[in-house]
Amino acid sequence: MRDPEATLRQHQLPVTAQRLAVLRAVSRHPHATADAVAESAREEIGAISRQSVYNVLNVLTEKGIIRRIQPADSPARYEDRVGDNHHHLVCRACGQTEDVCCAVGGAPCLEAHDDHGFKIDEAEVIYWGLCPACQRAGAHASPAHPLSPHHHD
Amino acid sequence: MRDPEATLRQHQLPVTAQRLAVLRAVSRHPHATADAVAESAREEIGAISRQSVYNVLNVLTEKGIIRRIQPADSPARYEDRVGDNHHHLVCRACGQTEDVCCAVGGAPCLEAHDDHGFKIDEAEVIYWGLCPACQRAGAHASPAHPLSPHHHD
DNA sequence: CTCCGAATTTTGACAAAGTCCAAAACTGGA
DNA sequence: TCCAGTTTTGGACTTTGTCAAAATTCGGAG
Repeated sequence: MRDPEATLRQHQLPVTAQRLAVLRAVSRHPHATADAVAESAREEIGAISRQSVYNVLNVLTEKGIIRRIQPADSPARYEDRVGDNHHHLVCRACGQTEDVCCAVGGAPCLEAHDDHGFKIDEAEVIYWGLCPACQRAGAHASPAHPLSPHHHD
Repeated sequence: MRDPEATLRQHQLPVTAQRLAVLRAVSRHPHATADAVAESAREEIGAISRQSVYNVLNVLTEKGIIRRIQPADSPARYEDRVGDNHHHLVCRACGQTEDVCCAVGGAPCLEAHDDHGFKIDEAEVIYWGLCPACQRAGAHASPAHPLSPHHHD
């Protein structure tokens, strides 16, 4: 993120130490959880309440300054990168999260065959698997994540 | 589900009233939450503990007899229909959930452009929008779901 | 520079969804 | 029918997040 302070002003948000710290924390640690953001913010400004972290993350999300993702079996994660419709790759074993561009194009799967009359505004894609480290560690694709809807081992 | 009892036996699971009731509840109410399953099961057998509902849902999920889906801002939901790699359509306002076939084909987005070295075993797709009822009710695509990563209004 | 009202932060209680654990009850093979 | 092993139960506990009221801070006006 270029200039956190300017970004806040652009969105009519009063600039506070807490908001700057949280915004920078998200910027420094993409896909961090609220807890991780809190830790990182504390390193920067000494102290910030848990509630404030949530308050800030919520406003920033509402304003579209950051984006919240909520993969199964994980607390919400936040990221800096907004407005480019990218998706995510999540490790079933350790939760490591990576960004991936749209697989097919601009807004790939954004059209379901039968929309059941819904007015669709987003197609969210999450790829599940094992990150390189967990593959080497011999993790199997289940312990951390008991789903695995349709794997054909 | 054809024969719940046989299904349990096929998977070496002792047949109990609780397991049958839970399995049938999921069968009758696709996309039900654990709570809803518990209610439905109680109607059938009078009583079942909360823990048992979770126990049963967990074994059934592990065995692949049912599938668990965990959309953002919703407790986990369970469904009968497994092994066909279908996706979901969720109403941001009321949470109503519908099944949708793979948008592009067999396993559509199952290949990310850059897999970051991950061993991918599933591509999960969730379409977010407003169901017909909530559209008529004038719901806007935000109250229930403060995310909306990349809409261009 | 100081003051004030509105917005933000803090503190602490609370809520939802699940899990952990030990005790009691049950399943199903011998 | 009996027994060992599995399930079920009840209750405490954890995690992630929200609510509400009081204290503090921001930032424009004077």
